Amino acid sequence: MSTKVQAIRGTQDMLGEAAERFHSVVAAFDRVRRLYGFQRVEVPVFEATEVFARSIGETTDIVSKEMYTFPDRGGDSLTLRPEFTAGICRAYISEGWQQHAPLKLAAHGPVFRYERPQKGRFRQFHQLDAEIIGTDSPQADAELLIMADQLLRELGLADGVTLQLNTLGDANTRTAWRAALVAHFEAHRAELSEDSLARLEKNPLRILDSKDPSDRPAADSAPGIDEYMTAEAQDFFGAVTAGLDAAGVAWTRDARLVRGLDYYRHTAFEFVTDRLGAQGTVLAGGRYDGLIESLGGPATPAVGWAAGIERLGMMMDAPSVPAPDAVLVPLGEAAEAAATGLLADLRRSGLACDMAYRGNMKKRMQKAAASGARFAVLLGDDELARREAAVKQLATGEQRSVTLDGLAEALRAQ
RNA sequence: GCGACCGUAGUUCAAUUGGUUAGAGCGUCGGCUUGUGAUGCCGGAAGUUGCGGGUUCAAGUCCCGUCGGUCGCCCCA
Repeated sequence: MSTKVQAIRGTQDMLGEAAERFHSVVAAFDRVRRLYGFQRVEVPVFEATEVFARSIGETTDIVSKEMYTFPDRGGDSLTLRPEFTAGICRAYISEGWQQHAPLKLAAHGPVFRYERPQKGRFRQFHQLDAEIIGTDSPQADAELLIMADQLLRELGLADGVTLQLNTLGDANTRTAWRAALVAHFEAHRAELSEDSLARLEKNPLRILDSKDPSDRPAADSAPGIDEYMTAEAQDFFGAVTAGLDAAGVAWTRDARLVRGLDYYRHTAFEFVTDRLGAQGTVLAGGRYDGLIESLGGPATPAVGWAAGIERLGMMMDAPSVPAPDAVLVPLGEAAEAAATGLLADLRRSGLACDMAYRGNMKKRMQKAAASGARFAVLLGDDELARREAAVKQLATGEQRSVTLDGLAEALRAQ
């Protein structure tokens, strides 16, 4: 037992229903992303460590303690991606994608974070990702949010999830507000929790959405961003919400919503649920106008979001496990030999077919029924001699004889 | 990184206050003379009770450690 290999902590192996859930989320994303004109991109699973350190922020938890970072054989520091945005921005810069801007991009795949696993939280998990790079129009923010809303609807999650929306203002707004917050919290040091004292050094905005009751008085009395908002930033936010209203996407303003990553500006949002225990966020993102420039690229406005595939999958109703159209039940040596070719023909014609080739007739019929197939095709030596097969509809028990030439057509029939 | 609970066949679970060869359902394998399924019948295999150490005449049951799982804190998708 102890010498048996085991999966790495926080990784998952998916089979059956779990795998179906996962892939139906990805399939829905792929459908919706096409409707909105987002093109697929693939980017590496690992990057130079600085790509993430510089964009996500050195002081964030992700960079300071959650990244899988290692030296490669040449001594370079590499990191398994903890999110998509930084890598896509790096690709935008190093591949010269600027020539195609504005770009609407969609990606999905594994991301890695060294965290303590719990419900809805894994060390290797999977994200859907959507980005619009190269436009400062609030229409882009709205479009991304409307697409997210449609995705959630298609997954049947619309009524379990609500959109919390906020603005962090432009760079000037954020800087001024941040300074005011630090001053405010410095004055209330004595009331703050230990966690929040640490946040005061690293990321004072996060104190605002602290769940610790002892932080609430100081957090609730903190200056709001609206007092520091420039007119431009206010107009921008107004245009985003107008777009959402026009599309009939429900949202609620959460003035305390702050995203953990340093690169956010203007729009910040989270689609949250109370159905996933401690992990309430199912899809989240915002605008990150300064990021590409900070990675050494041209000043480029951009917005995006990411969603947790596992979290979405956990919330969905159980997907149906795909069943074959028919299961062949050959009986007799000649029939078994013929069934192999017949099966290939049926599959080539686009029918999902399988064969029950073990046990007696009864066992084979049980297999056929257990597979969920609509039809069982009984093929005995005597039928084979007549170039016929018995097609049994498993739901009704109705059975009729068809010629082998007409078999595919019969199985395709309703 | 912190805390709580948990860890028995492939799987879901049993096993009186620590007390003989650790049981069952499902699955799996074989058989019921290879012609009819969604609860047919019979039989078999499969566990050094996560791992290591300790207490005891005796440990699946108690203690310590370790690994893993679950949930919460934190963080985030």
